[in-house]
Amino acid sequence: MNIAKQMDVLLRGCEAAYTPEELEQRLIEAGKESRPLRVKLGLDPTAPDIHLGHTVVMHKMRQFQDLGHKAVLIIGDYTARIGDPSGANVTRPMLEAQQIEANARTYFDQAGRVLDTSPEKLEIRRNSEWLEKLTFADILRLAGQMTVARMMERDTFELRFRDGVPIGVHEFLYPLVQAYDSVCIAADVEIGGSDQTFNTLCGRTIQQAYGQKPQIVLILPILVGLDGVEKMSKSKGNYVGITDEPADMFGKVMSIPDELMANYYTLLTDLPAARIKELADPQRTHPRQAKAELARMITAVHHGEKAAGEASAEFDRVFAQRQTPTDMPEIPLPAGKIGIVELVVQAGFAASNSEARRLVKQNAVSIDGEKVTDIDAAVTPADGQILRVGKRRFGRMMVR
RNA sequence: GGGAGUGUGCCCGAGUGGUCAAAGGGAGCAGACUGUAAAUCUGCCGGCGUAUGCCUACGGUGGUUCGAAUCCACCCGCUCCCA
Repeated sequence: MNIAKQMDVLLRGCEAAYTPEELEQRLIEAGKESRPLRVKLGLDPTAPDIHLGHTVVMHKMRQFQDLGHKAVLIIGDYTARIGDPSGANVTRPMLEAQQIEANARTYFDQAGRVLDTSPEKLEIRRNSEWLEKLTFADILRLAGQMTVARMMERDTFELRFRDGVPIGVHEFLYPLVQAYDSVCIAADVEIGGSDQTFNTLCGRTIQQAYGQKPQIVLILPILVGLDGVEKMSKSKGNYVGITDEPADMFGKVMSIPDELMANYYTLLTDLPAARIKELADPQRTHPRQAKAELARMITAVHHGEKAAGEASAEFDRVFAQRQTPTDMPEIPLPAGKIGIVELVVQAGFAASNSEARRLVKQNAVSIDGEKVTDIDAAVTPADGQILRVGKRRFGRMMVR
């Protein structure tokens, strides 16, 4: 692929690049020397459950791999003990070594779905490898490369200082140590989310101080969550987990606001920009269809084409054609009559009798497509009948 | 160490002695509409076989009172000012 096209792919979706010119130059050099670029991505092993938001940077990494470059993943096992001050307004707790290890393993299991894991394309390192060996003199030398003034430029430090929130001296070391990682692995490029801007730029400074060419830094935006407003995060509940079942994953993507589609396409797929434009234009593509395609593509990344196709077909069957799903949970029931309210509770579709009554009153409950609206109704379930509550809760009744 | 505030349901927030399961908004759920989008409309939104009833709930504990989210005491948490 020629340089211009590569640049196109690599810069797309980026919030910032330091600097595009350097990247182009580096690609040309690498081409001449026929060596792959070493592309660094630091992973914070404090977050074991990854979601689509985390995959944005990995996806960028994958694009580098597909262009023949080498991904160097760094588990910040040592740095996790410091606690990254990025985006935090308080000192983060230091983690137990064991916990860090466990998280890192989970992380890699999940990351393997997005990245090319063949050995010539992927290198995995732990920064304890080199950080543990540093002597105090080494640390002094490293620390001497940065001034307090520059460190305080950082908004999180600046804010905390102004507000009188304590900043541990060790926290100043975090960006330096991350930068030192870049030196140790001789990074050509580092990828990071926008909260990593300062840390990654530090890498450029420190590499130069250690006689290396500064890495090129690509900053990717934070992915917006399913609600279309807040950033995707587990605690907000607006996320798509990378281990979500295909049907869930597909359905969750279908529920994003239309305006978010182009953004997701850009950050999570490899479709060319022109094609994305076409899909995101309601004049040219029906938004529903565009979104279904997006959902299928994203599901395919994590579960394969086959599962994605099935999820898509299933979705159509249930929500477009209003048929019942092929798979649904079974509801074991004793033989005989049962009150409708009790039935809904037993099926786990309502947390309390009151809620179940409400649902019945509100016309949300049906058995084999027949609405049940009388809260005093008693039914005699037959084996295999389907209980449905609301739009998306289904269950097959199994009479013992 | 001294002083001033503040703490309400999933979240925000009103409520200063009974009429408070507690205004309003958001979130959520259900129905209509539909493309599991947005917008809109309607209803629900602590629990209890349903009750002019009971239980749980307004940071915690105890108290005043016929009656307390509302008053008092102490305690805990958070915020701010002074030192």
